Amino acid sequence: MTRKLFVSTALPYANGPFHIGHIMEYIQADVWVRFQRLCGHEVIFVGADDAHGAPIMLKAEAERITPQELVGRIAAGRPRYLQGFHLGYDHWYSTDSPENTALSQDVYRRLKAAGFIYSKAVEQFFDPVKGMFLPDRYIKGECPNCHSKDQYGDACEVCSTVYSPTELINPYSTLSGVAPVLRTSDHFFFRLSDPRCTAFLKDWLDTPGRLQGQVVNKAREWLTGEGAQALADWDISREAPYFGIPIPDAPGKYFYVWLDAPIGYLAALQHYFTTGKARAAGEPRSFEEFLSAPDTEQIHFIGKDIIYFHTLFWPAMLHFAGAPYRVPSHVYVHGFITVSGEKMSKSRGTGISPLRYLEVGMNAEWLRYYIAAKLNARVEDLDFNPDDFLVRVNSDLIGKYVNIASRASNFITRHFGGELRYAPQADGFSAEARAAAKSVAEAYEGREFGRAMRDIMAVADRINQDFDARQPWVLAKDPQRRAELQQVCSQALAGFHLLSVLLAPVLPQTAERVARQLFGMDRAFRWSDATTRPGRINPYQHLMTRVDMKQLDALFDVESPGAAPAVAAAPAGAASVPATDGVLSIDDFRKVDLRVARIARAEFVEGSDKLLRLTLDLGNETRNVFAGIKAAYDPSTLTGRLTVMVANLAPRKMKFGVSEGMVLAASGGAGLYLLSPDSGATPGMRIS
RNA sequence: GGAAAGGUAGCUCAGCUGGUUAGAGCACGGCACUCAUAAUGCCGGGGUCGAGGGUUCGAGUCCCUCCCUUUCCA
Repeated sequence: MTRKLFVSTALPYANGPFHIGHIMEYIQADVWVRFQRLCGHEVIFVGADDAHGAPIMLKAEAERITPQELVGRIAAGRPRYLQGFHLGYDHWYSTDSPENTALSQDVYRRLKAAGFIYSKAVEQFFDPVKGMFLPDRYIKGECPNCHSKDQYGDACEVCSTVYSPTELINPYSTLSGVAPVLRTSDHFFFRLSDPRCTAFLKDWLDTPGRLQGQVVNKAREWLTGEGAQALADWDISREAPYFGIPIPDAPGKYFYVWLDAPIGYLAALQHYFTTGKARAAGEPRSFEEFLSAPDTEQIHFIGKDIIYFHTLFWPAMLHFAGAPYRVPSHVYVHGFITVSGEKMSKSRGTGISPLRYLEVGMNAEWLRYYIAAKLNARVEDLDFNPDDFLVRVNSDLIGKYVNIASRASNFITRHFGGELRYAPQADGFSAEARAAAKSVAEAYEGREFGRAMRDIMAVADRINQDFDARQPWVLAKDPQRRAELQQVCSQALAGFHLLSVLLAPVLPQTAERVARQLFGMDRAFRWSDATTRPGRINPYQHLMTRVDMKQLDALFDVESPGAAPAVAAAPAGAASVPATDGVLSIDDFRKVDLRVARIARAEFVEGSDKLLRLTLDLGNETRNVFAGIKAAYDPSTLTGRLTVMVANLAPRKMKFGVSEGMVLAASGGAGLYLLSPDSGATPGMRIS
């Protein structure tokens, strides 16, 4: 029976480029999706940018662009990553779209009609200067418990007490710096605590096989909490100004971003249908027909941080909105990725930049394999460890897998013109292949990718062992034993054929090259190819290179003695002056004309692996500056932001053009950071 | 503070409902081989299964306490 699958990954917030955590999730989902497709199942795999909310609105404002421009810029950077890591989405969309607006408002109206929405006055902090209500994260003050200064409005980072912003001592708005005032407004709530709702959710959670056990435990804990821990109704509205979807019949009120974000899954699906892509892919039904069909499976891959939304709000919203909406069939949760045991942090600049991974020339399939090898179906964190990565990829993929083709194919090409022939009694192969394909398929299906990779490598070990035991290099010297030589090598290549099919979900590009180039097929592999034996091969072309330690060094920006420091590529090389050498008079310092500059444009420089070309707006003039910051910044994220430049630096002719100044950045072992002035500064301002 | 998940060889991980001397890959040591874009095979050293109690004929596997790591508390 052909399964009909609608699969999504969590929507990334559109205020920045993907980080390694996003990519890990997409790889997990993509491997699973590819496996399903290999088996002949029909999958619609979607993603989308989560575009709404206060942080994006404020970030856009700070950059003096509209939120739509900001979101558009981020969206423009997405395909590079998606293609680069072989992520086979059918469609990537945005929550800031007409479909999402219509769907969100429709869901809301249905919930309201069913009696699940009510309004209530809520008193909240309001910034009188900015003229807006403040989300908790934009209020800081002294912790009421331990009296640490400058703590956020939701919890103290020092003593980890949880409180509400109104409990802060001497609160202030991080946007304007002024003390916020309390103001009342009407908010809309979704009755999550309604007995109909909790009864439904209990039932939903208890459906066997729907969720991982760990996830059910967690969700049930929330659902059945008592007293202060009891499930509360959900505040789904926000006051203008807010970048979001207007609530019908409620002027000045918008849906909280978490209401319309998951609906973005459906918006992406709908847009896939309305643009005709679904029909082109062989799906004749309408969006509503597909979604509401009883045999459609709706599956969401998410991280453990958003279990709450996806196991409580989301199914409740869908269930009580009614058909064509339907509750998710499964929500598959993964843990986080750490790097060398350290938690990834965007603010501290740790972690791995996926873009940099591609830029230093690392093979996306290495990462796919490494992540697959360490993933299981449980909610557990996994660690990216550079040394482990190197040996794991090199020994498994190159030493074991690719090497089989390399060592066996030459004999076949040289002595037998590419023709494969098997020993008559070697029928054990298909039984063994069937067994391997079955156990690996079960592992893929159950998202036990680590087990799948172990099983596959065990097969590779066995093939190498057999090959060794038969000593084909000895056979090759004896003209009497040519038939035996051919059989031994054919057997090994049949094994390689099997391995390639089994690895195809993880190594789509290599597997396709194996199918077409080596085995001369006119299509990519299908899962059923696992149990067939190839009849001939073309001359072997090398399939994959080893990981080079130098690439990993480059990925982590390790400074090697021969390499110039990252900022040295900035013109004039001023950064190399030792910081503590000598004392500067104030007059000396005044000679440096530092200015606030707005990055009007940022682009890659053809032929340079370090530089970005920046067009800087100084208010009354623009400058062309080459900056050695490509390693740390994606140009698309720079446009519009403010930074600091040396305006009176002598122009310098460089290979790619003349640089008229330099931008300032902090650098060290942990990365490179462009300076920014505090908000309020304008291009051209003198810094002294 | 409340709660959840995890802590098994140097590294990364397997060990299902408790049952023979606790496993794999990589790394390390030795041997073999040379077909392979230096890749393979064989042998070996290495773990008081976070700590301490308990249940049991028997516990890495169940119970209790503690320590450490990560996360959640909307």
